[in-house]
Amino acid sequence: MATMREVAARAGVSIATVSFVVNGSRSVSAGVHRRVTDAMGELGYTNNVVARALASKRTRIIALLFPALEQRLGGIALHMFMNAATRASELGYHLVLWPTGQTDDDVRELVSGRLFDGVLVMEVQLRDSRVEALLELGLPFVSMGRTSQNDRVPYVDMDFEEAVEQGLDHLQSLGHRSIGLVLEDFAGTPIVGYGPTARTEEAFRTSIARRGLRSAIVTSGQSAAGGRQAARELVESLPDVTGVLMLKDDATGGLQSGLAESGREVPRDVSVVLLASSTAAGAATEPAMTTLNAPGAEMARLAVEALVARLDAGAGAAGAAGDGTDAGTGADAAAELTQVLLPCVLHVAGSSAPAPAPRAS
Amino acid sequence: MATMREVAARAGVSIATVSFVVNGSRSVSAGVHRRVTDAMGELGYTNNVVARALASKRTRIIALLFPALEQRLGGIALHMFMNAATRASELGYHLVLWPTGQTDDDVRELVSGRLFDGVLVMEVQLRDSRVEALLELGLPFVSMGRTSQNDRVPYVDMDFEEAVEQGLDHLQSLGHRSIGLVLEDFAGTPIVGYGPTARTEEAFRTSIARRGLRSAIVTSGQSAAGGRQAARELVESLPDVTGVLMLKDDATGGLQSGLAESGREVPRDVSVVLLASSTAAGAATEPAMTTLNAPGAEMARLAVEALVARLDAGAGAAGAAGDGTDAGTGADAAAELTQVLLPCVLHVAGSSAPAPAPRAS
DNA sequence: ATGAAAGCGCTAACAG
DNA sequence: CTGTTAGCGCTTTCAT
Repeated sequence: MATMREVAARAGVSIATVSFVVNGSRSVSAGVHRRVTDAMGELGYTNNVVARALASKRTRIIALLFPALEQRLGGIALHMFMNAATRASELGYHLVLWPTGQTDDDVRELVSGRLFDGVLVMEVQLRDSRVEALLELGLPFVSMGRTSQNDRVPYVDMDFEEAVEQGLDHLQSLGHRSIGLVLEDFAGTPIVGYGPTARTEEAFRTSIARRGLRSAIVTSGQSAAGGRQAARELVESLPDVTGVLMLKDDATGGLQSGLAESGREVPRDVSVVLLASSTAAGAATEPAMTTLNAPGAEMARLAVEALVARLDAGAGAAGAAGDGTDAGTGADAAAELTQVLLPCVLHVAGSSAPAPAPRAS
Repeated sequence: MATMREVAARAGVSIATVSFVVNGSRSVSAGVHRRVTDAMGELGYTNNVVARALASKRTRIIALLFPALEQRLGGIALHMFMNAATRASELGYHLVLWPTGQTDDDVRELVSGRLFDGVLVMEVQLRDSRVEALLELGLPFVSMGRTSQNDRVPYVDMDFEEAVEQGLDHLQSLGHRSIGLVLEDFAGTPIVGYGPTARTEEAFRTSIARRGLRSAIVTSGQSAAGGRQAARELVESLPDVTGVLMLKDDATGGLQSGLAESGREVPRDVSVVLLASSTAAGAATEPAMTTLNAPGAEMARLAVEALVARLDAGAGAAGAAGDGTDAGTGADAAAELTQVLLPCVLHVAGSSAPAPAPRAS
């Protein structure tokens, strides 16, 4: 592993010059540039990331915080992981997967190693101590999902209100006037205020009232068994139900068979739309279900972009967490705060692939 | 952010002493130890990971290589990500998610930054250029899954032969004598020799012959539609089929309805066992299916442990990739080669949670 | 048991 | 446009 010093010697230039051509940080005459490049090639030189990080105080590593609880994470989390890693890689960054509990200790521990230039948080709750800690510590971060208090928090999230509108529009356009909402049942879990559920429920109530439709809201437990139970409850509380919006896509098989118990066939008698799901999940049942696809991949990519933009911008200015007085108050107030809500994409069962999600700004 | 120098000053000792107490690398008298600890507490000192990495030539960062192709990755990949990250974190390491194409360029690029002490590879193919490159580069790594040529490759994989035995045992114990195998259809993908499929198919053929059973093998495309088509083909080529082993768990709904088309109900007329799947996937259909749960989480944890063990062992000895003569030949031949096959755990539909997987050694 | 000092490989002023 | 030089914060012999 050749060092810069060796390259410099071989090219007959100073080590600084080599650094400049490696980083493009300053212009170098064609001849010298050529000699340096050649020397690097002959020696098989590659930049030592660690040394660079130490000297420049930027590691080009970002962390993705995920809840170590794990059980609730599904296919869209996987997409987020992969897309965040891929986008980061494209932008010249590394993505570290960092498990967090519900305490903010993990966050403090994480920041203290000074290994990360910035952080991405996922599965944020309406009240999230990780976000609070990050804010307090002044470490640059972007939230995927959002708390209920988002004045100064950069976030990328799904637009649940819009998704509910789309779902109800679709159902109403099919002629349905009596619509059920199936939410996840958090009984027995430590989860209190889960943003997606809370926002969806509120949007649903509001929109149903505005539209003058009949409705019922039920919750569903895990898997098919949970879905069947939910179907029973739904049919009981709203006997003339013909449309369903469902926010839990691992219970679809059960929903179908639960509805079938009372003679209701999907989609003949009841239309179902899976909220914040995926075409694949919709296609898992027979017949396939219509879905509003969660923009998980886009969220991840956008979040990485927003974070990296902020980091690369801050490169010229003062480094973030100053050890003192006014970290995070006025200094970076000028930096624009990314706050994006991404829409779901409707995929009607049986039709071909959905159009790509538009990029919000 | 206090530095070691500041701590040393405050404790009235040398910087070296501070380093010793921080790393426990040498014994320090109780009094001094105390003073240093206090100083660290008062200053809120935390070790700078980057500086440590530069000086010690060990970053304590490992990379997890995953195929950027992404589409085929499912729930078990998610478990691998999370568990690898969690175990790494427990062992004091960081886990970077690194997307790779099918070329080995990515691997060479990755090694050259000297950011990683070691590497984990997942979704390895029977012939995998990433593994070859890693071997050649001499970077410590552990493979999750295995190529067809594994003399010197440390790996952790699922025991497909054993899984097929378990599945057939189960089916046979239920009285079935005519059994179908459903594999993934790779037509239209660049995948040639996919280990899981190839190993399962071979084990199936062998075992079926030994047991003297009737059988048929079909492939299934994506989702419910693919599963239904597979069911049709299966029924056609093996009309008296009463048992099915299935290696593709996103097509289960379709398999059921496909079988139903010809009047065969699951589980009344046909028993289905999902291979290398999960209880959750089995519970997605109504009624639930029996599964042989893939040990994805255990694989990830074991792989991390094996890799870290190797790294921590090599700490005393010579650093891996020497720049010269005999890197990787005799030097570390003494280090034991981890090669583990983990069994699936049978979860019979309707029963309670499966027993935890035993740890192979 | 503790300290002094020489780097690890690179970046980024500051000179020239 | 190019070179000099002083660190970045820590680990690690080698003395003491």
